[in-house]
Amino acid sequence: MADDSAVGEPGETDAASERPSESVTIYDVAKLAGVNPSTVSRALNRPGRVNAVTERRIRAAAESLNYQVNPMARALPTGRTSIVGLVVSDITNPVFFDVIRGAEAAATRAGYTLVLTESEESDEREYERAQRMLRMVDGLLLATPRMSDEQITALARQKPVAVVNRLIDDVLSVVPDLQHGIAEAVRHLRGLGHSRIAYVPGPTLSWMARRRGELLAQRCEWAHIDLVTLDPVAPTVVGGRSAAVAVRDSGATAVFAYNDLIAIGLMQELVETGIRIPGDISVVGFDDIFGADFTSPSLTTVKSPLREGGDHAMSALLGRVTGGEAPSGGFDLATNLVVRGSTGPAAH
Amino acid sequence: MADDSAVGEPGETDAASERPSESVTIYDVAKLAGVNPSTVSRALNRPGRVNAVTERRIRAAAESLNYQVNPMARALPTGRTSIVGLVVSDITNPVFFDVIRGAEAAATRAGYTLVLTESEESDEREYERAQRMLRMVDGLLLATPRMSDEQITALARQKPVAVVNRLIDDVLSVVPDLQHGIAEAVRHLRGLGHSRIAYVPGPTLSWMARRRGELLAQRCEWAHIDLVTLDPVAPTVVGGRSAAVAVRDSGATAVFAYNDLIAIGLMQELVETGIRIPGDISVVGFDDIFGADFTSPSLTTVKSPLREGGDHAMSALLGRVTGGEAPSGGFDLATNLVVRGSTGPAAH
DNA sequence: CTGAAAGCGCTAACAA
DNA sequence: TTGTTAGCGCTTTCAG
Repeated sequence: MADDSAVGEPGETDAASERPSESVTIYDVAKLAGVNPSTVSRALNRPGRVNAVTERRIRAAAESLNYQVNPMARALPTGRTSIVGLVVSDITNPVFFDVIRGAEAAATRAGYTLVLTESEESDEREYERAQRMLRMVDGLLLATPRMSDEQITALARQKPVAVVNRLIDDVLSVVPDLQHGIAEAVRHLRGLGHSRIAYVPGPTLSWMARRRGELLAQRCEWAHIDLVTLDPVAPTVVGGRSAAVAVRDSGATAVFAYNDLIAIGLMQELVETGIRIPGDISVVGFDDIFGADFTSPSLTTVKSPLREGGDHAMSALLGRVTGGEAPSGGFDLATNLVVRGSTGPAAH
Repeated sequence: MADDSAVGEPGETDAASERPSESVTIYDVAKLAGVNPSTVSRALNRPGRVNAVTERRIRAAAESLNYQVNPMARALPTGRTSIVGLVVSDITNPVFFDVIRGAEAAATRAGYTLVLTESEESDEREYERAQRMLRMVDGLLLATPRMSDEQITALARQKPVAVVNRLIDDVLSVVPDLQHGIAEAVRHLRGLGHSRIAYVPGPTLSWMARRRGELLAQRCEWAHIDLVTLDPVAPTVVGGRSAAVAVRDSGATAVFAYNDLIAIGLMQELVETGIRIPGDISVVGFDDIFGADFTSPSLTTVKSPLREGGDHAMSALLGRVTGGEAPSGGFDLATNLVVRGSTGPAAH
């Protein structure tokens, strides 16, 4: 009690070393049930292709022995592992939380096990780890990958591959439809009287960053709004803070940030500089990450259904893995504006 | 461009169906290098146990063929898969993200692949999924498990198992040392003049929740502080909101919440009711989750080094898996108080 | 130092 | 319907 120490040391009766249930195999089950191992395999995998009573006998035997298949042994002859891989570029980034959740849910639902790896924002590492993973999975899901299109296509030649948040030719890609959310956001700001808006872009090599910038520019032009694109910053809270002066000096009454992290950093810095939000400047983010409503004022943002994205992408991938049938397109991945406290009438 | 649709349908030249690199095996490498497959295996696994020049030849052959081991085939004879499992009780809870990060990092560092599953807060599902996973992993890490001690011990009898955030006899357990952080927090509040403090507990069946409550009670008694324990709530933002009235009516000038989520919800509700933080009531959380500094005022909290916890637990587990040597205890998992804006001098 | 051969647990023809 | 028989790709004795 006094020493709430960090590591509880197992005692003498170390459980991990006895390991009694030395994995029971179909041979054990077969012997107990008085049949051939192959019959056990059949009975357990293809119910119906075996006599009902022997099947029952086999199941009982398996039950009593607490038999569980060895996935590795099964994978060898079949070539299928029931494992799917998920590669995220930066596990630190909260947008991936939702993707992971969705993907995990879809995988488990389909009886698949999820293996996870991260590339720490390095395209080389990403390719290498994806390639390594490929050996043991039936399919691979890439979330906002940093790799080149060529690398991804190379992977897709070996095993079924799907991608979330990026569009790649000839590869199953699930991307949110940004149009709707952006249109809503621009309309929202125009309705509040904003006619000059700044944009803080994210990393220029990111497909999503470019896409958001383009669509935003298009939409603003369409709405006769003056869009001032500032210098790109890192897609983080500190990146956002670093953009504060540029935003202030831009003469804009509202600002779009590439993502919520930037938006939050921006708000923090702006507020600390004595600028009122939304009184002086309105702020809009992208993603609607966990915590976007913790800020004060809470953040108005273009929400991407990341969880659904991960779920749908995984489902589509597994559909292709198992059935081979083309996934049914047209998922409901529309973005929409979540209006909170960080936007208000244009100053002046 | 007009239709930024959700699913990009691969074209006719469907990459996934050709799959040309029909997995090269050690036989291919052996043939190319003019040696026996077993020699290839030796050369690649135990450098030095083979003639230097043949080894080079073999490596060259493997390289040119782009050979990669088949982890499943290797797992069969060896019984070792180079996969470790991680079970989290609720992937929705942000505290787990740090654990996942740390565990993933440690696993990759050790050349292991991480498989992830979640139990959605159900102890049955948790045990069942852990058991399923057990077949394919070399070790299992349980993060804040919901299972019974008996179930966990049962798992630990089959394969090496480690646990984070819970202490279980005879099982490798990594828990933060709460003493320090709690002592700091209580001292901090007493220094600010608080003599009556409320506590909003989390789920009573959670080991960690009970532990925090106990330690807090102890420490407050020691410091001659009046601790009012309120009714437990769900460990979520809405749970926190629901505790606001009880907190207000408790007559306390400061409140501890079981975790940050509760603390954040509490603050939101309190502020909306016109109570000033920390002017009227100071708030302290536990964990220091992502976003704890987004609130305003930002949250003072007892930080648990979750990421390190995941990392260390995984390292210890893998140490046991590979070396079998007992992990070196005494990790630096001390908690500490992070003072932010939600605490201030006692009112009145 | 290297080759030969057996086998890990399971599946999938092919027979019976 | 069930048993027989080959492997899947790799490791690992055991000889040579």
